[in-house]
Amino acid sequence: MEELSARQKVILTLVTHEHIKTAAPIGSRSLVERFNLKMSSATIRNEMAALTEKGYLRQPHTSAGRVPTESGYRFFVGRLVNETEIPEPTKRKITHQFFQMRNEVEQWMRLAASVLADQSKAASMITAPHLTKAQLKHVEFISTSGKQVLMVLVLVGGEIRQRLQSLTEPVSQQVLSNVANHLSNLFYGFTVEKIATNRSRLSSELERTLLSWVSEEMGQVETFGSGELFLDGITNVLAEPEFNDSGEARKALRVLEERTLLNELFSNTVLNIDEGSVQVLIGGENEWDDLSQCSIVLSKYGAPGVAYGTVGVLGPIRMAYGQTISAVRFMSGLLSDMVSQSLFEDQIVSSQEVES
Amino acid sequence: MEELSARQKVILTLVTHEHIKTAAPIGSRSLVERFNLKMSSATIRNEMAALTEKGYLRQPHTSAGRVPTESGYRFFVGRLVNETEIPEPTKRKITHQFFQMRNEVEQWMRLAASVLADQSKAASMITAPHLTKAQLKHVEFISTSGKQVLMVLVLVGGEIRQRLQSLTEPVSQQVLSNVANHLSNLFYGFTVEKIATNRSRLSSELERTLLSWVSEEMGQVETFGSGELFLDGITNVLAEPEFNDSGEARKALRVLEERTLLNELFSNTVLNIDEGSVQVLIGGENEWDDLSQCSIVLSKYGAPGVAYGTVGVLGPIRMAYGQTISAVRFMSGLLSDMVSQSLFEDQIVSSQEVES
DNA sequence: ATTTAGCACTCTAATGAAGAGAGTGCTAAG
DNA sequence: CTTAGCACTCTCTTCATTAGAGTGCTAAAT
Repeated sequence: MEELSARQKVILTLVTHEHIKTAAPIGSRSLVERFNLKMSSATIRNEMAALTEKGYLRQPHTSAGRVPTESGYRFFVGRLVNETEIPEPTKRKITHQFFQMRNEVEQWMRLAASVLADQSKAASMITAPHLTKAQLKHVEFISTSGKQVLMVLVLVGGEIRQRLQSLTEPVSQQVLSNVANHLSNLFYGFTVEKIATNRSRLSSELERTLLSWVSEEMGQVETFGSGELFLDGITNVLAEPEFNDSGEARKALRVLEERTLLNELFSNTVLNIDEGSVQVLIGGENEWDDLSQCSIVLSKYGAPGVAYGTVGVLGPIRMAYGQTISAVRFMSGLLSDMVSQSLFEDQIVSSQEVES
Repeated sequence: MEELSARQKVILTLVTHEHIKTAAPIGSRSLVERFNLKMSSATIRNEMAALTEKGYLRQPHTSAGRVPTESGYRFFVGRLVNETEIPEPTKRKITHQFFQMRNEVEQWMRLAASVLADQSKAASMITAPHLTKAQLKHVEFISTSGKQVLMVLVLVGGEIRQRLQSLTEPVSQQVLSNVANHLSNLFYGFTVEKIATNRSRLSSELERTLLSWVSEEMGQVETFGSGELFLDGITNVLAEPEFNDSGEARKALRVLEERTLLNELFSNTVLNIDEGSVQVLIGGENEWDDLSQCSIVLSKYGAPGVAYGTVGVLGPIRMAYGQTISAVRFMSGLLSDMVSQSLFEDQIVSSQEVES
């Protein structure tokens, strides 16, 4: 893209800002009036023509006002620096709510999705935190009846996974508990790979079978983004005028219903960004035609090197980027804190255990 | 409502049928033409006037065709007997799919929601199976670290509940396991009430504390409909012409986002109906204004006296009731089979256990 | 060399009139 | 009872007109 003069930058920003607010094309005259600019509308007109020429603005039809192109939005978002931050009291209130329901990961997710939808006035999408490298903390086998065995896997970081499976022979609870203890002690803190290289330490066939269940389940955990998905605020999107025609709305919402697509999105893009940073996909920048009328704001949260999740917002291209980005950033940070803290608490408890 | 002549019944049925198909008001002339009736349009007009008088039809405006009222739909649905049944091969295919993923309750739910949305062309809502009277089967306490203890509760019927809680003092895994075994043996098959009356059998303070966790968790299970909710086909609803205006669509979908409302719906209505039977709420018959433009088809599934879940469809009043009702009935039956079978398998295993 | 005023021109959205189409209700005849 | 016929009523579409907003260009002003 070509260079822009300082004044052109201002105008582009104002047009984008105003269009986001009004959803209508912005004309030179109305721009001057609404912002009490000291230039005349003719000057604006000339600059707008230049901006249109350079690809930052476009006209829906000859002799209508101007509307930002994707490049225009991209520029706008690039210049956006922490404007429209969520007010401090609100932040504190939200943080407080979260800390009140410590230990209930599912609750966090629902609350986070709800808050985010509310702050951004768009649809929020959050995946539960997910271990990057699953590490075994504890395993338990419970005979629910006969050959059916429930495996409960506790991973470092607090994630709990369970699975019901059948043995070929009935085995008593006593034996199962012994095996569970043995495996828990032997492989405490191990990743799948480490378990694989050390499996020779096992003697009995039963132990090997049960260990293979453990490995299998831990292997599944590694797939990024397969964590549970929490959505909220879908109706916010329907409220936007660009989705008044329900055809467009359907296309966008179908993507939210197809979890596989979202998982793809998350793994494709989120893996590459740092925690704390926020990625913005504007209109056609994402890979699906159905979402060409939408923008996506994404971030990754979690504790470094251990557990990660995704937090994102989906809305119309004409989205309140300022608010949304800071909401996503805030929520990402908050969830990271929650995850870290829950790890930290584990450690505290462990050290107390040693003391006593 | 007043009596209807045989011919009036036919006409009302035809009008409703046709309106569901075309979404437009139906006039006397077009009705005669489309069905090659041997009466003249004037006759139909007279009958229609009578039906309008009696409250089964109404005119959107003077000199437009007729449209069914809620009473009209209700009559139509009442006369509907197993029309538009799902074809046998399709049924078999779906059943097959289900049996391929035995033991993965969450998968069932997703598949069921997906199939139901597809068959009914509307939004499907399904809750996971849920114990009516929670009965303890097995409990396990796992020390995740220090004072934090993970309780895993296995209930009769296969439902598994877990909860993380803290003790005031650290307790070794050995002791926890002993308590778990003791409680499991002592209260096997007991309901919450039965546990409460027999708690005097416990001697130690620790056992009482842990038992109170069990009771508390089992108590929560009793709340009907608190099971996980699975939705699908939301976009189907948006495709209907009555939701072209996204205002109506928003109102309806907001209800789907507010899980609390749905839970209320489920517990209010579903508790009273038999398994296998299907309940139809037409338009304003449900209790929310936001859903006055919608109809709901509901059923309960599960194994008698043990585990229940809800399966339902939400669509416009002008819904394909025939298809939807049979789809809901089929799915309800299928899920009941799945639940029963999973119980049955338990029993088989138990008896084998005894034999061997 | 910019900036601005002025003006002709363009396109949309709103308004209103006119006519077609579908349907009704009523009356009188079959 | 049923039906043919007819006048009447609404809606929906089409078309023309108009008001409003905005543009682009040229020429004057700074």
